[in-house]
Amino acid sequence: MPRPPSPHGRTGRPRLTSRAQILTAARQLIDRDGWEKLTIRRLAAEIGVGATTLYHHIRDKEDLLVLLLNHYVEQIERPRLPSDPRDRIIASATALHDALAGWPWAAEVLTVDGFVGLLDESALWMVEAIVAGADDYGCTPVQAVDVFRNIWYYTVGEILVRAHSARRPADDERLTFFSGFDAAQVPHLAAIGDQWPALAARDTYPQGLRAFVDGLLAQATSATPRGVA
Amino acid sequence: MPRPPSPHGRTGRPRLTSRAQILTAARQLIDRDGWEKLTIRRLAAEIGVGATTLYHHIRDKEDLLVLLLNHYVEQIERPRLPSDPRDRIIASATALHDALAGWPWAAEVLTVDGFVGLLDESALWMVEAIVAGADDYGCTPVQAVDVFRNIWYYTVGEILVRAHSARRPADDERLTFFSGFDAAQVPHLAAIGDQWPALAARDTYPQGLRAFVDGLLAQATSATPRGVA
DNA sequence: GTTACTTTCGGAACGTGTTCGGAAAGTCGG
DNA sequence: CCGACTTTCCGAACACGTTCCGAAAGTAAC
Repeated sequence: MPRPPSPHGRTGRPRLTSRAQILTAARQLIDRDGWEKLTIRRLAAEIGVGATTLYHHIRDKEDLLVLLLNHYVEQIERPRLPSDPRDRIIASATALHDALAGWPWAAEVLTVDGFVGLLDESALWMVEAIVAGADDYGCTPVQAVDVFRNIWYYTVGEILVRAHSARRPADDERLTFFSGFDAAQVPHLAAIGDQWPALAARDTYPQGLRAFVDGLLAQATSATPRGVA
Repeated sequence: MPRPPSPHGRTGRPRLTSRAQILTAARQLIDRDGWEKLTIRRLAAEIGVGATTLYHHIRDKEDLLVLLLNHYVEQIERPRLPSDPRDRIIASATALHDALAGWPWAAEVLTVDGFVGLLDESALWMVEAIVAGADDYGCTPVQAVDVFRNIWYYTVGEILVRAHSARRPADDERLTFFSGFDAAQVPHLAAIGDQWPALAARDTYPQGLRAFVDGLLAQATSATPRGVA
């Protein structure tokens, strides 16, 4: 049976390590040696503590990376949101996308963690920017959340795919799709010919985002507004 | 200086292991024990060979997974493509999406590998299905490839995010965005209230895909057709 | 002081992907 | 037959994330 709560102060061995300390040390380590060097053992050594000690303060490395990413996203300067709801969606999505795409190891975190925790406190402003326009477009808040979610899927996919293509160049045998392949196998692609390299390098996110937002808003507006699907 | 090419047959120690053998053994291992049990050492032991031997036939584990995924995607029964170009895009994208989403470790492969190699031979039919409709919509093949690429980004993101959310349930401290959070912090979300669980479980891919396709095609058609941006 | 309890810490160990260096086993030219 | 060369194989080792279990160090009750 558990002992009654202690009257004053904590019991047990005094802690030498705090979660905040771990996070700041991790940020230092990343800034100094690069995020590839961020390893549990190295981080523990940096703090001057055993490696297994860290596991009493974080669940695992994925947890650590998510905490770091949250801190990073919180520091993004929030974009000045235009008055037009459509532009507001585009502005907020672009801000988040550019921040993540510009941070090399953000893709790694997204790869490892996917979605959990990323937006727990840090990027709610993007959701808010989208949901706030629900009235202006005559759709329900629920539909607006779906709009956000779809845009988030697209953004994550774009960042991950592009980051990986850059990190792992195609070798001789196995060609990356966008860096070159046997176009003759696909009849309609023969016309493109040698434009593949230029195609691969192009940044299609802004255009794709606009198209997606337009399509989503048109759908949300037309399909039984105010009705719950 | 290299020796002149051998007149007949290969020189060197005869190989006991082939890439095809590795792949079939890997498939057996996955089918029998689950994909979590697919490890380099275990796979080598299954073949009856040293672990490091595999590295003379595959680049690394990521390479192995991509080869396996390619084989799997090749086996997908290709959807009957409708005559309408828009429906054709949707049908092909849905077929690929459902196949990947239904295979538990496809998400893992996508997570590890992102994009490289996935479509080198296996899913070109999806690209073809999209590019083939370029004429019908009055856009260039290059624009059609962009359409494909954006849809691919969206599909990958959706699969990865959803797969991860399912695999890593939120703990007490850190709530997944779609499983519940303090809606009071976002004024416009207060109206949603307790609908979050239902929101999280909903499958938004089909709707999002249609919206995206419509938006992309509208954009490709309107903006200076036949002109290279 | 002694005992009970609670919390924090960390060394040892496991399984992982991967690299390195050398051994094994063939063919080829003398 | 014999050395040179080439290709394949593999044991040893490394760094990694993570788990187990016991030691350390404090407070609380007696």
